[in-house]
Amino acid sequence: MRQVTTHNSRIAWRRFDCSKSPLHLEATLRTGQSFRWCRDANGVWWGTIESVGVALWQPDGEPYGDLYWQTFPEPDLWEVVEDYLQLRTDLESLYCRWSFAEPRLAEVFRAFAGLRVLRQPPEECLFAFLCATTNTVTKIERSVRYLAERYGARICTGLDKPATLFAFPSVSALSAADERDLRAGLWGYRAPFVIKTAQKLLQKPQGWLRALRDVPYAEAHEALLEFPGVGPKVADCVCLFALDKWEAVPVDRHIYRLGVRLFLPHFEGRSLTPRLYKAVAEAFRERFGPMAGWAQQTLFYAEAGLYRRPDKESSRQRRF
DNA sequence: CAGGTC
DNA sequence: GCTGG
Repeated sequence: MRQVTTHNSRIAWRRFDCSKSPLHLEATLRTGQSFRWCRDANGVWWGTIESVGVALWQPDGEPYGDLYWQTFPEPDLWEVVEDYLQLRTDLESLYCRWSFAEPRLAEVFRAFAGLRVLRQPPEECLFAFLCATTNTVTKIERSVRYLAERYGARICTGLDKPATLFAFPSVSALSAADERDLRAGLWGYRAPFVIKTAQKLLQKPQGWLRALRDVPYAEAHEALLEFPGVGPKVADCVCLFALDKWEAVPVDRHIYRLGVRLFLPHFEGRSLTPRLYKAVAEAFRERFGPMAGWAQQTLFYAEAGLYRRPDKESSRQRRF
């Protein structure tokens, strides 16, 4: 654990070696699973995990290189970082299994090695994906950021750079939010979903949502469907990104297109109905096993083309 | 046209 | 069918 100094801020960096199990930080934080991470001019990623502020930095973005990290205001909360990034999950054995099951995709898994599914705070994840329906990643990011800065508590970093970060708002703060205010904050028709879901969540016992981590996938998925604005797709996102349901496969239009093309060609051309949603998700689980959701996340990144800079050309050419 | 839901 | 790139 040596000290490293960046240009315009002094951070007492801690170091973690990713040579044995990779972490592709940019792909992980920019895959459309978490929406509030920002990269500054020095290449440092800033975000929050519950009430903890976090700085992450990967020199040259090398997935098998070193990860530098620190927490704020309380320093050295490694377990918070490790848990969130799921750094104990052995990806190499997964890539081996997936590539054996689906050789056509081996190259893709290798190309984005180190892309991890996060283990997010369940409440932030649920509310973020309430806003993800028929929306763009860029706009979701702005919307969730708006929620945090408007209704969330400040986290003091003690630095001049990001002097403060914002914790995601409490459920009670969201339940009392003004609908017109939310509509203006880019949430549009989703605004009442946020307020009603927050109010419904307040009726539950303390820690109810998080406790879904300890029940089977089907049960957790079913429980989430009772909230307004939550359908099968959003429920799968929360299951996968926050509730440890790694067999959950969110099927959006990108995953649907890829799944039909590769696994269910006889469905080519048909629209995404609940029945075909289930069929594609099952096809993923049959091939990739109990961690099918992780395979899905890499393929989503590739299929949705999130990795290429927002350049106008480079038409959608499929290499797989 | 965008990581769907009511 | 809410909104913006």
